[in-house]
Amino acid sequence: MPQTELSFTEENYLKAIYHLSVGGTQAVSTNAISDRLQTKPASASDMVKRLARKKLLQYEKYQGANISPEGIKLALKVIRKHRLWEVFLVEKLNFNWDEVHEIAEQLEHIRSPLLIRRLDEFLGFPKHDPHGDPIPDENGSVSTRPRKPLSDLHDGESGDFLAVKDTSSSFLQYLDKLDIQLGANIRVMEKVEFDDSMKICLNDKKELYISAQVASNLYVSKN
Amino acid sequence: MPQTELSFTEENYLKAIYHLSVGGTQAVSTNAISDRLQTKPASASDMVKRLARKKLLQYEKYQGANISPEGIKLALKVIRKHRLWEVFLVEKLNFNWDEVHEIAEQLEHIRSPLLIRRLDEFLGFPKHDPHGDPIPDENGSVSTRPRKPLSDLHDGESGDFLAVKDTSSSFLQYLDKLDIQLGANIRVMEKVEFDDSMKICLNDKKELYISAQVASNLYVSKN
DNA sequence: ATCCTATTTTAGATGATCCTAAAATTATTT
DNA sequence: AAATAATTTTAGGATCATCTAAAATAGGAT
Ligand SMILES: [Mn+2]
Ligand SMILES: [Mn+2]
Ligand SMILES: [Mn+2]
Ligand SMILES: [Mn+2]
Repeated sequence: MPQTELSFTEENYLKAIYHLSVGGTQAVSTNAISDRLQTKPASASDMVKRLARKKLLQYEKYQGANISPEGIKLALKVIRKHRLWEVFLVEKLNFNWDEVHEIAEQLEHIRSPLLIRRLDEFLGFPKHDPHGDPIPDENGSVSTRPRKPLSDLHDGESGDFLAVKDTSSSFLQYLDKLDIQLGANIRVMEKVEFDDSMKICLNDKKELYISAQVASNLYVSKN
Repeated sequence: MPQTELSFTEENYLKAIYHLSVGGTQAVSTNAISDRLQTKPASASDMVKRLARKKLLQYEKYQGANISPEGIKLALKVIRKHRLWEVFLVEKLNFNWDEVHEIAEQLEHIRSPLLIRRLDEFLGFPKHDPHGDPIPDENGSVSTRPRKPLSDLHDGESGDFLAVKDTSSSFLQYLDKLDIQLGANIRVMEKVEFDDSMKICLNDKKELYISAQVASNLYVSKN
């Protein structure tokens, strides 16, 4: 029996815990959770207990939380909705990629399986959101494209710009200013030993310099 | 200074009170409110006090609530969103008119003025929702089309079907079955004295019988 | 092994929203 | 006008989500 529906807050915590889990191998600390959600550790502690009671994660005092398969399933449902709505906002309502996150944070909690199916169809079953992140399918499968930070490339190597790591408005707007768009081919012309900044070439046309920090926040395809 | 944003619950109460206000001349009772929202009178009593504190309505103990101009403005904002989303669901996502209300009840609370402006534009600035109800503009003006219940028409008179009064799924589905669609021209062929049922003609083509109850829930234009 | 510090949990409070049961008020009938 | 019925409010309590401050624990440094 699936328990009663999660509240918006529970969904937000679960999603945060999911995001903190992927990649990392150890349990997620309550501090990390409260940090991410802009709440206090005490609140995260309470919530983790609640989610554990609902079997969405394992939790032992002082040992952090481990999201369960059931928890992952629910988190991916919310993430699927978030990303589909982001596509809608950009593709259909002409929002810029730096404007959609806040609104999607709200829309991701709308409950209607049929709505999401129809939205998916309306959008042409997109595989990635405006930031290049994969959209989980109805069953919670996430397609992973092999990728690595641009900063890992060496002189002469190139890759396609697949996704951003940092999705902050300021970073996305800076990329706009530099005319660096998702899908562009990026070739490393020169990597500066001293500070890891690089000269890159976009689509074999436009050359520009970017800092190591920028480079580390751009994911490119592994060719 | 506009006070801090309303909660979903406050918005729902305010909208209910607005709907109960229009047409009626006297104050809205807490019983009527709790009835409409499927809560208890005690809860409505609490909420009415809260909304009065926020100047969204006048309220005197035992005397019911009167929504204020400020309250009306906020209620209409929510109603505008509700109806725009209903249009979106029907026009873009191919929902039937009987399926959209529940989902719009959720979507109406999404906060983003820009989103609503863009949605309005995307939909081509619709003037009415799928049930024929007018969509308030950004300033809260509601265009009213002169209309009356079909049951008020006499033999030989006709009008265009502008809106439904009852928006329940069962009524809307029944109209679908009878092939009675918004915009259709309806002519009264014969009104039965005995039970006020009538024989009508749709678009000068199809004749059928409808009960007085059905007729009283169809609004037609006053020619 | 002990101490110190950083992390984490608990205790206790608050506000929002809801409820049930009892009290107060208003409306209707005799 | 008094009695009765219906409506409405209050009292008191539950749950959720949050906080602050204090207590407990863990992990690293001496
Ligand atoms: Mn986002
Ligand atoms: Mn995204
Ligand atoms: Mn509706
Ligand atoms: Mn409607």
